[in-house]
Amino acid sequence: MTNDPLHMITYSDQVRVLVAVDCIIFGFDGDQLQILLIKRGFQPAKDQWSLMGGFVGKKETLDGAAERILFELTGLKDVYLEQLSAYGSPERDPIERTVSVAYFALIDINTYKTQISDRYHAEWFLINEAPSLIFDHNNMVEEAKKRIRYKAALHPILFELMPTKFTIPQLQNLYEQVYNAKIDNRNFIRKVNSTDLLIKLTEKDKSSSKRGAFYYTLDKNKYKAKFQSFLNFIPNPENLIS
Amino acid sequence: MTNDPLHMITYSDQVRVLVAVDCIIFGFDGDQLQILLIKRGFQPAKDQWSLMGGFVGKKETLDGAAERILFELTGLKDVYLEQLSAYGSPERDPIERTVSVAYFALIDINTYKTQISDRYHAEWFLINEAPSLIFDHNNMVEEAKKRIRYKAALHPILFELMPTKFTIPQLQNLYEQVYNAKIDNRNFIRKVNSTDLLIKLTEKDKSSSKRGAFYYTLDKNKYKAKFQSFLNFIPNPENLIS
DNA sequence: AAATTAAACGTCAAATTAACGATTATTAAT
DNA sequence: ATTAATAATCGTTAATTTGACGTTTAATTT
Repeated sequence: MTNDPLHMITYSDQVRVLVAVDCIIFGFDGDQLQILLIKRGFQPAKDQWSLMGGFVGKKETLDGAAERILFELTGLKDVYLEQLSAYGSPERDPIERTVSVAYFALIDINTYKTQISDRYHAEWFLINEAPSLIFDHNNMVEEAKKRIRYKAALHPILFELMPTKFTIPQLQNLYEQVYNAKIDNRNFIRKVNSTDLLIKLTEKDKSSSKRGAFYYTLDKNKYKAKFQSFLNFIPNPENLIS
Repeated sequence: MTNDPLHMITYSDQVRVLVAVDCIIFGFDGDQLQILLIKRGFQPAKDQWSLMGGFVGKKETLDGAAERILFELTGLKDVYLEQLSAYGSPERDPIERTVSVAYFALIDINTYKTQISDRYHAEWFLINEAPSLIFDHNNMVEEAKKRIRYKAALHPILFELMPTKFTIPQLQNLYEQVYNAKIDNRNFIRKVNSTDLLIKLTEKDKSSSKRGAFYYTLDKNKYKAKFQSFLNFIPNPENLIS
């Protein structure tokens, strides 16, 4: 048995495989939840839609590779990035066996640098209108959505998607898109306010109503401090997840 | 830039690396929460304690490799096994770059087949008395503990560690070890009963008290059906999850 | 000035929670 | 028969959280 650690002195008789990183990049523009995809410009699966990915470099960590790939596509650094899972089915890449470590990112689309991404033929898609993807990328996206729903029910990660200035109706809109559910407006405001995470600004956004909605910013310190708290924004999330 | 997907036709100029799986195996014998470790019989790090691991075979999935390794060490199949995370720091293995995908397993120690494990010099350690491990295995174990604490606060995964027949005091004991905290006995019983997951047997365990505690078994169907429910066994888990 | 729109605030009864106190049951040891 | 020891049950409380709804407010459009 070649995989038996007891009888191995070196690793010489083991298979080496490619290791890649794929990023599921979620974005919000204050209105719609979107996902960033690229059209592959090379074989295999040329001209098909795909997640942004790449191989892990010689001296790179997995997190480092994910950060690099995200930066190459969006021009952004210091973005919320979390490892989703590793995918390693032997047939997942038809050219050569490749283990892929998937990461998901949450970004504010307004900070996205479009000029950098042009060379990758990147495009934003509404979360419910995204095309079918190559290999097992559809599965990765599904699992990423599930993870976000799970996590956002308990922790304030969706704030990572919001613009620096945002309104509470915008925030509620995002939650409604993530959970595909209508949320009671009065209860939502109460919960958001009770977290004490937001700082109310004097300025208003008048684009969506006559009265206008106050802008808020995130109190970053409180956000970091309370991130692990179980906020329970979403009542009975188990009814909505998956 | 060699990692640029745009200018690649094949994958030929990419680095191939070893991919391994490491298993954090938690066990409970009805009394103590333990972890199963092996003493490495080969270089590097010969005679040091380590997680049970192995390389992913040519035609194996990651999950498949984890199942195989778990079976080799414990003789067990159909055990709770969940991917924890992938670890890929370039220096994590001194011999050659190896990306490791860590899995954690939860087993009932009573079903553990000791004769199979003998060849690996495996040993159970109390969770708080485990020795220091090779490479980044200490870190993996810490993250696995964290994950279990997180998950067990919301879902009934700790039942996976229980013997077929167990008592409520045993169950409470396990929760107290996992969270390193004293749990109110009256509230705990009330919550456990309200989940409706347990079937009370007529037999009693008299080993730990004069009166004896009733044995229970898990109602597997209800367990599966309610696994995703948020049970809230642990009040304010954020104070306990580090 | 009235109408319109959605934002923001308020109310309430029901349910759930954690933190306790007290009691009863069972059986081995004395 | 009494004591000791743990298991199990029952009950109480105040505080908090819940969901469901009604009402008011602010600013723009007409």
